[in-house]
Amino acid sequence: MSETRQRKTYDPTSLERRWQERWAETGLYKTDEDESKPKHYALTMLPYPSGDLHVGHWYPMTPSDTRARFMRMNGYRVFFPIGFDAFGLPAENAAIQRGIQPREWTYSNIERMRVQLRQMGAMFDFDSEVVTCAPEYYRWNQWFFVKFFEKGIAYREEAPVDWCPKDNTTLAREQVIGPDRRCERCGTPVIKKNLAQWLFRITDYAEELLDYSNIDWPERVETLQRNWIGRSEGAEIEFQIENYGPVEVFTTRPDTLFGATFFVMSPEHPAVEQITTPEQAEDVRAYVERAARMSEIDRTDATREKTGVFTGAFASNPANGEEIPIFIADYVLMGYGTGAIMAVPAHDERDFDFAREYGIEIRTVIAPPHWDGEDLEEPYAGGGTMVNSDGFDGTPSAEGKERVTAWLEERSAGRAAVTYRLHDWLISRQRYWGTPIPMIFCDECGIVAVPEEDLPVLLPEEAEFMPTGESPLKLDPDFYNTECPSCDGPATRETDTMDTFMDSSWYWYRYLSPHYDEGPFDPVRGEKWLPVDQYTGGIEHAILHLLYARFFTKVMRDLGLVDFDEPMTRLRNQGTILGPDGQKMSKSRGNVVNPQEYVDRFGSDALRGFLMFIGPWNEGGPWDGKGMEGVSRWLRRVLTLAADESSGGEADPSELPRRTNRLIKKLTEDLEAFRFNTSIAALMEHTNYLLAIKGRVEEDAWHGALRSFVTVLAPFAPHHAEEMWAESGGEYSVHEQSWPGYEEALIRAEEITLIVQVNGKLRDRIEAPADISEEAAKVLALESARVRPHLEGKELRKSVYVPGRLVNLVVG
RNA sequence: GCGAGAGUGGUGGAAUGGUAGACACGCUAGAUUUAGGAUCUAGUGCCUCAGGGCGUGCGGGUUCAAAUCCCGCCUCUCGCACCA
Repeated sequence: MSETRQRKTYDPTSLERRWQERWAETGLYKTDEDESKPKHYALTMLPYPSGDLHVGHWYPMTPSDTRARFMRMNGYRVFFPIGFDAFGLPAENAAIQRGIQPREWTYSNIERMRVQLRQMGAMFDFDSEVVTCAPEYYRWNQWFFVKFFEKGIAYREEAPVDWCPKDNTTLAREQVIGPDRRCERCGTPVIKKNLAQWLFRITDYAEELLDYSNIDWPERVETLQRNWIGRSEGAEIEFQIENYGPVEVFTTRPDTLFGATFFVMSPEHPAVEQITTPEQAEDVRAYVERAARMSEIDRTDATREKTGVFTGAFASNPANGEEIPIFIADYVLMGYGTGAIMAVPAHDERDFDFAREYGIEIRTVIAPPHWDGEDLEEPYAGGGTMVNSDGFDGTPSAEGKERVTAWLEERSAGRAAVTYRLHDWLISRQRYWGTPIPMIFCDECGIVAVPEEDLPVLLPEEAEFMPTGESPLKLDPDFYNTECPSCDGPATRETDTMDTFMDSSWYWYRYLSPHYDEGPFDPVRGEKWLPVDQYTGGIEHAILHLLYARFFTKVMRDLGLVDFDEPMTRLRNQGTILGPDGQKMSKSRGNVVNPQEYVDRFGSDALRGFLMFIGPWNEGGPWDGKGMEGVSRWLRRVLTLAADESSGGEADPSELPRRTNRLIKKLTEDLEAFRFNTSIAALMEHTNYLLAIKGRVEEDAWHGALRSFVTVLAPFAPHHAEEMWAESGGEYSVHEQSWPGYEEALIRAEEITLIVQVNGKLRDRIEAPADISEEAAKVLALESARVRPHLEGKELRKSVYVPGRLVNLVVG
């Protein structure tokens, strides 16, 4: 009585709690260190401790866990750690609102989230946890910074930087988004500010970062990074300016040099002041001032009419000695190339617009195919044949690029050059809740790094962290005033903190030995586990985090810390899970889905199963919790497989071995390829089949099939599989079983449904032996009563036979 | 504007040249239950004169055979955007 009673009251949460306790007691998920097994480092992006784990965390993490479990069952020793990316603006903003310290807020959130993470029932190795705001972690941020400084990778520079007026801090170029240049965090339009800031020379690695040949990453990420790095090949060309000297331009089209009819400098170009003639000085000054005042939004609006001012000066075109007028115009940006361009209106849309506006000659120098010799009505940016270009006339433009460049090189007026859109990584932040930059300013010695033995430079515990635009740490005299490590004289500390992307650029190394104090990670552990074999996380990190991560590892390699080039061998991205309204989940929209209510009602296996089932994992999509019922019902039905009562159905019990093998094959292939939705579907289908044949299969065969099923269910629904394993007499734990193999021969059916088509249209389905001959199949087809009417009065012209599949009769 | 991805029932999706709609959600009917927002069974692309006909964004093509390959277009999503 109590038996059946218990089954009727399906209570997934207590079932799951029971097994989670058992797993914890028995240390089931302690990392396997058995070096006779091949290693597998499975990494999922670490969460930001915002307070509550939401479905946006479950969506990437639980399928990653399924994959890690699969690898474990396949005989790998698997390392699957987790941690918290704990520094950053949200902690500060939340803390400001509540009047408590960011540390307090962050750590209490971490406490909550640790509990919630355990509810997932994932095989995380919680002993390796890393919290990036802990001194034992950020000490190594500082250590890296000093190493980077010594190597010349980190440098300080006064330059116009992107500044968020709301968050009161500078931002990396990557954190400024959209055409209207808004702050990635708060959406406020950013402004330019002149500040001395620390930067990392990521541009030194631009070329290497374009090489993806040894990693298996999604093409999408590769494309995004390539576009971001923005490599352009072309030439730097010197134009002489009388009474000034040479000024360089960068162009991707040296073949159009003879068509340069004017010259444009960015308003910020250092030469502007000197070259401007007295008559033009007033106009130029007014334009420069206006450009400086203009917001970035207006400045970068591509649809805006071209404006500019003549400087009164002329530049000499090295190709033909022509003196062309020099303008300043805000469509030329100081931040790209050399900040000056040769303008070729016939072959560049922007230059064309400008020339029209200012009545400048538009000279065709590249003849489009079938050109009639007339002036061009609109700019032509494609390839063609060089014309009006002296000795180069008749040269195809592709070849012309090289020939013109070589010719310039001979005359020392230019050279082949490559330009990148990528800028160096701006590290400094004027906020409290981050890693202090370990640098000291001394009047005598200049900029001095904090010696290694003095690290970490501790972030003061009780600080005034209200953002004022100045670094909060500057207001703390105990922190700010210090001694110079080299001359012992009075000195001051750098009061900026590091961009939090610093923290996430190397955290997976720290997981290996989170408490190691002789270096950022224990090299012995590194030897055992690095690099990461499988990384999973959101596509939204394609540019920021994932580019920095690659850069960091390359610098670490050059520092002799690691001996490989890429941090993560394989990367797979999940799509974004949206709110029920199809919008991005956000607290302000109020469409954040809290997994807790679903876990309480359906259990975590149901939630993780549902998240895998709703669609292709790399596509994401809006949340619709209704579908969860289906997954929950399925899991409940799975448990009834172990019950004694038999049920009936129409399915054929003799299919059992074939279908079991087919299931194993399907899941093996799906998991390899990160296709979770079709895996769950196959498991449901198999469950339905097992229920239909239950009680009509011989005991041993049934048990074997059930054990196979439960074994392959384990990575997907770890709690339910464990329960079923125990119920069917398996020895603890199902998660220590090997992933079963399958036999191709057993998957092949003896009977097939032969499809009969007439002119490609389905006309009949006939049961036939799988190895039926073409002749026999054709006879069957021609005899079919459903087929015959479609043949009447027509001549059989041809038949096509696909073995084991179909016959197509072609008539006419 | 440039680059990438996508368009299939009422819904999420499956099928990567060979049975379109697997697996679910929802819906309909029935069974069971004191009750049910539980469970089970059957049905469920559209039209239909019940023979069939039509059907994967639109138009064309290749093929014995196309959701799938090719050409042209439309729509949506994402990224970049005066990058010389």
